[in-house]
Amino acid sequence: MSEATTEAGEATTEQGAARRGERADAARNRRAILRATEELLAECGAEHVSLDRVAAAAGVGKGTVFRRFGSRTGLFQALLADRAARLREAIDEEAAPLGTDGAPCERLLAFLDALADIAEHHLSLIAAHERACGEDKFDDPTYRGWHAHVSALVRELRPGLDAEFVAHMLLAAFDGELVRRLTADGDWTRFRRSVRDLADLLVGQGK
Amino acid sequence: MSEATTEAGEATTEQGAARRGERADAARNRRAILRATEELLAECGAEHVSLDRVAAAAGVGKGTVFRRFGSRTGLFQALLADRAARLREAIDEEAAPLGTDGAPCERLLAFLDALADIAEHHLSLIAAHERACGEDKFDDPTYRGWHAHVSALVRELRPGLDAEFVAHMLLAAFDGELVRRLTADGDWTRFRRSVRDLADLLVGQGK
DNA sequence: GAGTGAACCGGACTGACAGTCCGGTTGTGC
DNA sequence: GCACAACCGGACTGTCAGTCCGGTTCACTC
Repeated sequence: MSEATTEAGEATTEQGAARRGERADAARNRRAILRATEELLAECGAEHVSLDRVAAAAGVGKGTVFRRFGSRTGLFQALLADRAARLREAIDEEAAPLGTDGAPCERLLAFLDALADIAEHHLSLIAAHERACGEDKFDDPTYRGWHAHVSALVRELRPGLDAEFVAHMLLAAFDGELVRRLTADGDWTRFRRSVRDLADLLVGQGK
Repeated sequence: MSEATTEAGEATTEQGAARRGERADAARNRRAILRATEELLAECGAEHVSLDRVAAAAGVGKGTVFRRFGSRTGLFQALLADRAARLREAIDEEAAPLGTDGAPCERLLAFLDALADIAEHHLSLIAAHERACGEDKFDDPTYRGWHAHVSALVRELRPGLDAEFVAHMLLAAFDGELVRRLTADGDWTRFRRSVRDLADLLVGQGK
């Protein structure tokens, strides 16, 4: 949406703004690769994006992609981290409803709704990220951050529950392929309501 | 466990017992392939099982594997269907707690516990199946069967909920990689309790 | 128990892809 | 303007899913 969303690699301090000592050509290529990846994800399905194609679309060699991101997994992790950067900042700041000033329940619902936003705009990325990470999905920094956040809120709201497990379940609602099916008809309202109802049942005032 | 569990391909009417017109050598190879797949899954991780290795371990050519099962996906689908056959039968019969004689809530909890049994004994298979199916996971006959069953029970127990969504969430607890992490310490009791608590919150007497 | 044809076998082959490597190039600090 | 470290890119490798077809084996008949 905003320029930070389309201008790959510019949204976060860590990912975007010129890194210490990074050469100009390196920074330029990094941005080109992220942008090309996103475009290919939007055009083709998440699974038809090979690194050869990414490199070609970005106008760089394959070696460059690997030097920048280490692996296919690393590329999608970096891209997801970039797209999730604003959310990351929002939950660390104070401003309600996402930030530390909000009430736990309000924060949780706002966070899940923000995830739905990300899913709505970057569904292919989420799907590609899951596939690329494979068994390491739960080790991905972005996922871990989300899980830690949700766990903490659940723990606060319902001390009796297995907060870590419940947090995984809430995040499971955003499985890329599942979301794609649930919203295949374009009805994101229903999905958002289902997620909110789920959260209500799990940590709401019930009991 | 039982002979039907170790003797791959013998557990179900559809998968095992000599199919109409199937030649003896074909049946023998089918069994050998399923058994070899399971052994490799147990030995190596779910992701180091290539079809070349399966074919070699089964003592057949690669072409045979593909003629039997169509694709990598088909192989793991067939193996999972085979391992889930007893559960499938149990929920279609009458005997409580799984069958139609049981109360809905009792049936649901028993079903989830039975899934935990399968997960405990065939975790690598579940993980391999998920990866192999990829975006088609939700189209897999076994998953669809489980989902239909859970959906129906949820609909009966809590008409107000989005039963299909809730059913997906309950089944999400059995994601292979997630289960592997949650039970990495060998404590399956905790996992089972968490799943039961989850079900209680979602469809229990609350409200 | 020999003959016959259809079903089946298996391994060589293809195409695609992730990841590596190194000779050549470019940017940056002095 | 110079020197060298950092960076570039495309050719190369190894692996894997899936295909293909000449040769073999089974089941059925007489």
